[in-house]
Amino acid sequence: MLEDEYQLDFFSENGFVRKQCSKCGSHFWTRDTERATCGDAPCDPYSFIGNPVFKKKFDLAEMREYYLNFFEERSHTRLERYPVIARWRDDIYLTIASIADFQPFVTSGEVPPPANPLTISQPCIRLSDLDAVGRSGRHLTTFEMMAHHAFNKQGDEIYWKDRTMELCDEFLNSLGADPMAVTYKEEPWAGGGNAGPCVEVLIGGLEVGTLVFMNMEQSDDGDIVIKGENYRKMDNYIVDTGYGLERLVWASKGSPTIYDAVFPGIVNEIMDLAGVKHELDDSEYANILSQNARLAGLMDVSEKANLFELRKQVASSIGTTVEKLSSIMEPVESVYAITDHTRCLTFMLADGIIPSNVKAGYLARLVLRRTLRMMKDMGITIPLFEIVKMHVHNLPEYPEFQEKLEVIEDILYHEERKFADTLERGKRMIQKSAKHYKEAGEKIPLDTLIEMYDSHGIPPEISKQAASEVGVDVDLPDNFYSLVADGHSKAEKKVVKEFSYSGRVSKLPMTKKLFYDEPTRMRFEAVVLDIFDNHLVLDSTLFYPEGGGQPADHGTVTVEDVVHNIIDVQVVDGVVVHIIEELEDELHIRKGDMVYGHVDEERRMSHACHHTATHIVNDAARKVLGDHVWQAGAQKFVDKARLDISHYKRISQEELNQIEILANRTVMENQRVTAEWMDRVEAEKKYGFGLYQGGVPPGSTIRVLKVADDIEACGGTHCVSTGLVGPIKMLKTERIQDGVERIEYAAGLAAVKAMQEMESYLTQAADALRVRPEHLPSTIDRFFTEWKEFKKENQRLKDDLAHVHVMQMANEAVSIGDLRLVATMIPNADIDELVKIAGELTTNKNMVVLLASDSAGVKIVGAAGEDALKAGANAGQIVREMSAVVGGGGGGKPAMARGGGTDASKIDEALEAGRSMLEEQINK
RNA sequence: GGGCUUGUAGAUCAGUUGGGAGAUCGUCGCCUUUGCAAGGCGAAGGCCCUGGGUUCGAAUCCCAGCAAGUCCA
Repeated sequence: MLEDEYQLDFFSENGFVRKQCSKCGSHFWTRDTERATCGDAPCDPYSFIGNPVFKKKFDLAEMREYYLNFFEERSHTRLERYPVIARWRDDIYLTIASIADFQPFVTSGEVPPPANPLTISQPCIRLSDLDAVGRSGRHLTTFEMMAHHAFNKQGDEIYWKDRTMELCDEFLNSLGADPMAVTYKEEPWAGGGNAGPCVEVLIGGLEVGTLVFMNMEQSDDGDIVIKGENYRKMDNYIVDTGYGLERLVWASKGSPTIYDAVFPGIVNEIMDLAGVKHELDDSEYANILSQNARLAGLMDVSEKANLFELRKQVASSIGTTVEKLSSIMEPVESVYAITDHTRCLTFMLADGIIPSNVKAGYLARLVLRRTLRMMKDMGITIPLFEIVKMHVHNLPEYPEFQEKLEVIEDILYHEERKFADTLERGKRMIQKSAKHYKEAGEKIPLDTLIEMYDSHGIPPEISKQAASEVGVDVDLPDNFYSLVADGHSKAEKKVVKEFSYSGRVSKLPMTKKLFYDEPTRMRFEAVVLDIFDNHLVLDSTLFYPEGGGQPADHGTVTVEDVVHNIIDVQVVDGVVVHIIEELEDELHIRKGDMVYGHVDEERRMSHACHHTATHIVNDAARKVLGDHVWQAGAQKFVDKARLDISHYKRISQEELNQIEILANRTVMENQRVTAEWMDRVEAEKKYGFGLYQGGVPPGSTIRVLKVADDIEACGGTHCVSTGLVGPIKMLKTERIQDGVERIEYAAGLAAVKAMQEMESYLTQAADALRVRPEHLPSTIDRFFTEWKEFKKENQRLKDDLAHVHVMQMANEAVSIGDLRLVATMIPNADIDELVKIAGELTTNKNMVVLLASDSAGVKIVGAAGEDALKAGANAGQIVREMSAVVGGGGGGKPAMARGGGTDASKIDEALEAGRSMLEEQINK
């Protein structure tokens, strides 16, 4: 398919031959003319275990430094790592590869790379093979992808395939690898909208690197088909390499598993805590692990069936039973997984991911709860944080982790408690329903288990265990999780709002935005470049188009004394489009006309106040709550603004007060607000990714805005100094997701109005109670207490009253057959009173009571004593009949029923109807 | 972004088709025993999350909101 792409001078000049693998049919390049297989699993098993492929053992820090230094010496610029949470992207949550750092703007050519060529060791997180971690011996959730990248453009090439291969080969040779043992396998690559030829670097059966030559992009009219998608060649072409740091370390040590190579100290500590003997010096034990890893390298062990197959093969190769092997392997695998997962959490939390039930936070919680479950199974009782702390101490190359320890501890403490609560709750729920099914002599149905997991987060294993404690059996199918997934309908509709005039607009020059340079000017002149429907494009404008959470300016444009209202302003590819209230037919605007624009100043200033206030509040929140606070969204209005921030618990009133005070202090310091257009790469270097709190702007230059200590990329309009913001009043906080808090506040005049409004609530409330506002809390408390007391008193009085009525009415009863009937109206009695009277009267077993009252229409209560019921009396039916007479409805049980209606004049008629119905009933 | 679940006494929860607000634990009082644990009897403790709607009548049904839990992308 891409065969020609691999015909490189490098191969021919260095004695490589192209061969086809006798097992998988892939093509590969080797120096070894005898070689028949490609060198990749499963065609070649691991041969490096117990037999390191390099001349020296490396640990993580050593190998990382060796690699980066190697490429630095070969004219690459070393880059600092990017966070594991991909803040600069909105299409992925986690950084999954080194190239992800440079997508989309650098790879597309829109933004120049920070250095070229460059080298980096990028921590990456991939959760796709979660089940295999610990079991396969090679899977990790977190790994560092070491890379060298070169970004080439037509006519400006840094280097391409030959040099890349050369560097790779030289690198491996410098480590002392046997050149004859290295193979380069051809493999087309596609991902993230790009594609290109790719070479896998294999040694000892292990893939240690992938060299991608990205030169295509996805395009419907492209003529190259890869994996079913169409691609076309790009103008720019990129060297995208990835070397697995952990795998290189593993290959250098030849230990049984990658875990023993990467973090042996922590593995051992956790083995001790779990009471697992982990003696790699014991050759028999080491052999089991080695065999396991070797064979696991050949299959996907995340499938249960495959795992069993693996156990079978390993067991037979070392001469033991599957059960015996499983009992040895399972605890070890759990410890490996715990060690790996906690390292993953260390990176996630230190880089600012807040566990949540949505987005990246959910992924953190997923890993966290998985880990806690395994720790519980293994009887490891120390707090999760203790293990994370081990990782932090083990990774001195990441000094930034040290600073985050305190917050991480707090987050983990909260999460552990939360999970414990969930499990506790779940256990009660499952046991309750287990008891129910036990009585019915049934098993707990699958639906219940699915609901337990899907709605309440109780893993089926825990449900099963909890149920068995009550003595109820549970059938747990292997494909449980896919059954859960089936329950989720996959109806997903995405409505992409596309600007319908983008074709027409794209032909126009970018609009000069005057509002940046002259934020206080509101009047301007401009020339009409285009007008269609009610859309107006000018050569320059003072109108701010909607963006960055700031709504569009409103105002007017005047042409030859005719005034038109501007009701919306949007920006499309740098062209500002003004939307006019009237339609084109009625407009007297032509291309080339000179127009006078006037921006609604009050609206603009209010937006500016709220925008600047947002930066101030964001900064204050970070100072009060901690560095983990990150903007998750913001919106400004005329009368208020809101800011969403990541935070792992609710913001308390005291914290909110503190934020308010800090924010207003910043206002009073009256600091200048400055904006500066900066080279994107330079700005990132200087200020870090904190710049992108409000979102990632496109383009190679970005507008860096400084408001006091807050520095962000921002395209909004602002007050020129913090003092002009005026007062900032916090209005409320809201939890919009687990881990995301919304703060609402008003600034400037809007804040004054908000305070006046709140004050009016206070005075109104105080007036109503005839007290001074400061006495409101105690007065309300008193009123509420009294109200409760009166309610109870009222209840008691009704009881007494009912009792009095009962004494009288029992005597008034008339005999109907063997029964006695009381049928009467009690003026003004409410339904509760009637019920009480009726209830008490029917303690006489042969009594039937029919009561009516004229309070709020008509209320009717009927009741029958025990013997009356036996005789056939049915209060429910009688009351239904009676209620119909008074124009309403009613019903209840034979012994007690209620009803009512609207027509009080027919009460006597209803009572008579009830009486005759009773007679009918007992005569049957 | 989508789905599901839940808000009732201090705590944990019941509450059948809409028709007398309940249990257990805890609290308080008395009794028994008095070393404690407990046991017996009794009592207090409810804006049934909030606001609308349907109905003669809503803890229960509908809508909206607030709060919480959870799964998935």
